Amino acid sequence: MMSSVPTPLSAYEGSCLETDEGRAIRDILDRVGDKWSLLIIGTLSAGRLRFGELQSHIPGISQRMLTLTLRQLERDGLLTRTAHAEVPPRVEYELTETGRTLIEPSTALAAWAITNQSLIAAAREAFDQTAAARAKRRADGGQRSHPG
Amino acid sequence: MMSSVPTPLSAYEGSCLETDEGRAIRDILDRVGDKWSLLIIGTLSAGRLRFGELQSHIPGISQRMLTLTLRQLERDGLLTRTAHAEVPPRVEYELTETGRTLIEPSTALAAWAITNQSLIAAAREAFDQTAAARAKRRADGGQRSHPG
DNA sequence: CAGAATCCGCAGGGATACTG
DNA sequence: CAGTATCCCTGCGGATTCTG
Repeated sequence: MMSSVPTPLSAYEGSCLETDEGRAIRDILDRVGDKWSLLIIGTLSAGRLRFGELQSHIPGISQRMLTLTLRQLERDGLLTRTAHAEVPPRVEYELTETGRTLIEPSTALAAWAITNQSLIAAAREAFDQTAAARAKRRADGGQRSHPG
Repeated sequence: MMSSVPTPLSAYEGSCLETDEGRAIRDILDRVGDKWSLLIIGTLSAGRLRFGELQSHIPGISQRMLTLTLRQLERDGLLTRTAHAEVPPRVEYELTETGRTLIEPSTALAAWAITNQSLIAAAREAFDQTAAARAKRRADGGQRSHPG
């Protein structure tokens, strides 16, 4: 038997998501866990890239969101923006030291995604099957003895 | 052909976010990168927990979002839901094998968040400082040659 | 206690047009 | 080419209420 609640895993230890550290996790996760940040980090892990190159490597992203997310990441000190005074203009983005430290954990997550995609897809199908079956049974037997 | 662009990191290798694998990453990231999933995974990494216990361990979360996210994770096969036929009702949630494999990568990300929170905070302040300065210079010198 | 259902505000983010 | 500005709409998610 265990005393009511077991202890959380190492990274959450002592925080239980309730202290400053807990809020820090939430804060960073909100930043890094948004729709595009990790994709940009992952793409930039290859090295310096231009704005257009980034856009073409991240299919779904719009000009607007690429710009906004890049600004955000630049503000957080995860990448640098270098505008060359040329015409046509050329702007290059590159991960900073801090940004590069994010490559490992984010890659781990990406690897997990690839590894488990089929497992998850299967689980979803199975869940939807039984969920639909349960719904049908409720609809049939729920409204009292004889449905027909 | 496009030898101008360096190759992405291992997990993205061959995918460039453009193939099925790329979409898989996006897909999983959308699921796992939402506001609460990783927090729930992290909390459940300690072991089986009841609905109420989960809620009290994840401060900001509402009943609604806890339920919704739990359903989502259950559907993805990352956790199991066990409803005990008692009164008052008792429902327990526990990570599955697949769910537990997500602990490591997500913990890594959380650890990164804690490690770099001060660095990021500092970067933000610095960025905002120079951004404000730049804006002021534009406002002052923008309409004429001598700022004063 | 665990949750389903409803209402609703608001921010994320797409499409488009314009600029330097 | 690399943005910026604007419009607009979807859906995330909080607060509240009702059920088993």
